[in-house]
Amino acid sequence: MMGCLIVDSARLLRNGCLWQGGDRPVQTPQKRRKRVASQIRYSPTSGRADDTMGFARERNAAQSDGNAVPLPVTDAEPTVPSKSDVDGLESLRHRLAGPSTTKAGLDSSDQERINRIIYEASKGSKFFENEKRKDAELTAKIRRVQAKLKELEGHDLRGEVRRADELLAKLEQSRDLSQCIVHVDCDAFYASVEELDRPELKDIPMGVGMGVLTTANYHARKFGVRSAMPVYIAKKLCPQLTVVPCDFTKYTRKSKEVQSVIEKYDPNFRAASLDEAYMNITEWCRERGVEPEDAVQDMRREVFEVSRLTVSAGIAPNSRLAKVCSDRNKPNGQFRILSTKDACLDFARELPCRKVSGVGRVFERELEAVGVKTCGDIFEKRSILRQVFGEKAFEFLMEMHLGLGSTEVRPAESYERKSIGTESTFSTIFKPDELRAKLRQISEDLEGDCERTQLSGRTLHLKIKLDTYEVYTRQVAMGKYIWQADELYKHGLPLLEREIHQAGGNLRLRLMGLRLTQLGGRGESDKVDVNKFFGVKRSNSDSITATKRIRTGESPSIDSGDFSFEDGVEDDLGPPQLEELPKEEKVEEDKCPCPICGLLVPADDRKLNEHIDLCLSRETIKEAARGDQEGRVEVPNIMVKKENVQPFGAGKANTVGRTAMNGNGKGGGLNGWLKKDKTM
DNA sequence: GGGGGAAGGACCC
DNA sequence: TTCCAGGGTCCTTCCCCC
Repeated sequence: MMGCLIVDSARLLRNGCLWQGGDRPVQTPQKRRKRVASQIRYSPTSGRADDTMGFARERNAAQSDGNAVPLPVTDAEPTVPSKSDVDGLESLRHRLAGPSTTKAGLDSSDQERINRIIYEASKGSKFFENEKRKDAELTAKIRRVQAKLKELEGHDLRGEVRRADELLAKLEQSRDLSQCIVHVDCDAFYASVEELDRPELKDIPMGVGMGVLTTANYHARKFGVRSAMPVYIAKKLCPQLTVVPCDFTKYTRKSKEVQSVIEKYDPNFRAASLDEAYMNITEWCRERGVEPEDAVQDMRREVFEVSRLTVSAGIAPNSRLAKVCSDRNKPNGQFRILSTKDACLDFARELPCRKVSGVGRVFERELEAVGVKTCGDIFEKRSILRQVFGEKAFEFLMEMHLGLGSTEVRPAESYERKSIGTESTFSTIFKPDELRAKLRQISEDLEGDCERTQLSGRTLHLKIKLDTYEVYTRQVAMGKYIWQADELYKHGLPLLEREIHQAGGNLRLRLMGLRLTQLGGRGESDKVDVNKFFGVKRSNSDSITATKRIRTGESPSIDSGDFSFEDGVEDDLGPPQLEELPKEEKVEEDKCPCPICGLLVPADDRKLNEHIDLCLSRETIKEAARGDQEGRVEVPNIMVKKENVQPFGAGKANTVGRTAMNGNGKGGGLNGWLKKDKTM
């Protein structure tokens, strides 16, 4: 308990210091304080020793052996560990081990020993302290989950069971076993490409990356070396590790070779990233009368002949299962789940939840806390899952249990992109001038990216990471589309200045980033939100409905926001636009009331007439809009669909719970999108 | 009370 | 001796406003 208070109080103090002022308009610090307060409230009061006591002791130990040579891992155990000490330590070690401990090639390694080494190598660093803090927060969250579970035990849960069973029945109805989906995954892609150029690397442990590893070959993985691991830690695990820098030009070229083969089997394949793709081979197999296994075998052989790279593949009735399958016989193997309901259910029954794309370290722990380890366990616990994890996660879990997933594969280009941003990590800086210069540089970088993609955005997000690794984001809605560095800097600077001020001029950062959302094409650079123009409110689901329409080929409708005005129409939009313009751009001049809308407009004849024309056409469009909403008329020609239709989150429109993907793909894969061509 | 903006966070590669 | 990325997506929570 004390340990918990020490940790949380320290955080309160830190926040209190950083966000001194208290009455600042931004909500986060207050929210954070509130959250921290709730963590203290949720700290154990039952007399059970708190996990964080272990952390406190670790900190003391770290302080006392400050300059000492790192102990051999076997000496690192606490002398007389209590159960909670061990739990806390194990939890933190697990966290520090990183997110990809389930990666292929690691199963045979001694994960516990590796975790200890990583823990020792990290101990005492700011990164470590931050991870410790986050782990304590997660532990508190787990307690809340368990408390909720306990509370539910006293309730009549028959209604919940009925609801779950109804959903399961409905989902079962939707099961589509007619498609044959394949997930193709290149084996240790970057490392394999490097090995082609330098065959001597084939037989030694090798990783690719700078500072942090992007990937490692299978020799290195045996030592516990994995992607996203800092090089210095990887070298502790494997001192003989050879590290080579990334060469994305080379990887992109190689990726295209692999794609050229995949495209033959499915012209509509979807590149999830440089090294992954989803394909639907139903037609290919039907037309040629071949079995999916044979088709995939042929495809993999062809890929090797063309690129000299090996790929693994998963074959299943849907993307989610196919993704899991491709990991089964890695490297250079394939695995199929037959297209029957029983095969899917049997496979899911024994499948650890963590193997499903979308279930990460955190959700894994939360599920374990309620007794769910495999997808089969989900059924048993269906009475409490909705209450504990919420509606979205509940639905996701039900799908997982049934082994369901998306059966549609479409090219990445057919999805709409939601944001564009850039960020960079650097040695800690704190001088305001240097911080501003960094913002300027990032603005230039983002302008470059916007230039390449021909995108602009209406909301700007500033991301900062303190030297303590705490991350904050601040955003501003600009009311117009911007992309140029000057504009990005102009709108980003006040956000940064506010943080500098709040930190008392000592804002110590190790990362800064800018991101644009509410995207539009360049033609929309000075346009306003058409919904605001009409006073139509945008709903949270707009982006999803817009995307769905793109998928289904429906026309855009006026209430979805997936259209914009053509040039000229929005030049004088009246009050809604004026409200959105920066103050300095608002023009004060002689005005008179518009006879149509009654609003004040410039008293100049030409401008007044233009405004009246616009008002009249606005009324016409409103009529059309109302008709469209009632499904009676077509969308008027004045609306044009956005041209920059790009991938959106690789199928994440169906995501549920914690970004749980539908097995459709990766979160990233941006390289391909930016270049406007398919990558895998 | 619901909608929507802001912020945080989980997750993917 | 050194001391943990950057490109994304989506969901939840909190809070303000209508």
